[in-house]
Amino acid sequence: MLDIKFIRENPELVRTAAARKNTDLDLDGLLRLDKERRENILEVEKLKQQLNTASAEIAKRKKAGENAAAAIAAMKAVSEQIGGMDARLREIESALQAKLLWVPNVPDESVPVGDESNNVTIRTWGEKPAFSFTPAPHWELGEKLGMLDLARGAKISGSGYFVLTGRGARLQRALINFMIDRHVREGYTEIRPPYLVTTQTMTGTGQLPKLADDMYKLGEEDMYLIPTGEVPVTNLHAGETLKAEALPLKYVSYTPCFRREAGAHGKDTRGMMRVHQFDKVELVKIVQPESSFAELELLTADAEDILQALELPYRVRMLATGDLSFAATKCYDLEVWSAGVDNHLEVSSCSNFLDFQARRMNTRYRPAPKEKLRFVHTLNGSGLALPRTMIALLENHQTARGTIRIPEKLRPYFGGEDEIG
RNA sequence: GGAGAGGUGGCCGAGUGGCCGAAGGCAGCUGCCUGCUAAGCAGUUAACGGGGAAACUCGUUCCAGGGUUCGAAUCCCUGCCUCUCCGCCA
Repeated sequence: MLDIKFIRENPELVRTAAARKNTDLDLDGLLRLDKERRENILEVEKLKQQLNTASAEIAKRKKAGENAAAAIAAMKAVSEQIGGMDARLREIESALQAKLLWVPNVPDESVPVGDESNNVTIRTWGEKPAFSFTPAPHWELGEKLGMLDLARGAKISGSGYFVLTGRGARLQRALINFMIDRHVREGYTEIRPPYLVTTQTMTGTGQLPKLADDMYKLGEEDMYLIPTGEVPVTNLHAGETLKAEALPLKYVSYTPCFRREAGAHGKDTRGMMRVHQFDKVELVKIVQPESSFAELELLTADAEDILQALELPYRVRMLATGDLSFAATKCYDLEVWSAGVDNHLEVSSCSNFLDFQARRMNTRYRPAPKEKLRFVHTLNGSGLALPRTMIALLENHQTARGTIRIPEKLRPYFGGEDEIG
């Protein structure tokens, strides 16, 4: 959420930002409500002051045993008037709040303007593997090696679900442990959050109200299945005032993620590339405002470390404004190369949200004693998404014999084995 | 699911209709004092919103939302959460 004062003072900036994010925005309606709100406050507070003064007077007279009937009668009318005006003000405020929740964050100046064709490759790492044969896609490798069962996933849950079996299931477990251990070594605290969260929590990080169609909502309760660990982990500190010396907070969590992927039909649907449920190791940072952009670089590097350790070539892309998510001001995508599907796959999005989420969650800190409270800045990034990491691992590390080579650094997590065959 | 207790400022904790934004204590901050691993004394310390260049000023806030009243932390209703006991349960 943006500060209403900021919007009031920079309407064109906000308008341009929304347009560049391809977001419809009724900015004029919002500003009108803001104006109306302040006018109403001015009016009703005048009356409240009158009422308060009179009430004190009534109390004094009653104590002195004097008659206060006239004043009470007069105040009854004022009180009623205030009641009506307060009701009106509440309506305005909730309408304003509703609109504010739909205003996207402003892209940082360093972000290229345009759609996804304007995304910029910042750097690349590793060499695409060379093969003396045509590399197979993961769905063939996985099925042949008894690691992946797509047919049964579809049977029990429908399209967009898969089953990992045997060494496939074990490999994923190994990867989760591997990732978490590495991040913990970098100073992240491991978190196991709930996977079902409230509407308020979903609103805190910005998934609601805008992305409601992309999420699974429970029928009986007012709860949602998390689309990413970002939601419960960032919201850990919703409504809190943090100590400055506690910052930055760095968390790593493993969670399943649930996505309806509404409107994504027909795109990357083969195998495990785009599914309704997948596992993810997520990094979250809560930091002081001055350091958030530097922390973004560090966070991205921490995610990259996983790909490097797994010997998977990738590129880092800075997203253009049109590709940037609703809440982000700047975002790097990590795209791993995968030989079988002959494509880059997004395995991580590392984003800085500035105080956009903090404002929604109401998470603040006091920079120093006596100083005013400020909103923290929040960041997150995958470290990494499991299915696509597994895809790249299977496809890039496949051998002519049809086996999969386990990268050296992962072997301790896979019983010391160096190959799946 | 059943029974009970409770939710007050950074923390503890008083407060059952009228200068209560809220006693007292702790913690913090500012002085003074003392020269010693600390104590004493005095003062001070909430958030949010409106107006104002500012000084400042006004309003709101005692879990949340309604209600009663001229006036509610205090009374009534609903909800949420926490704790204890019982039941159920991986």
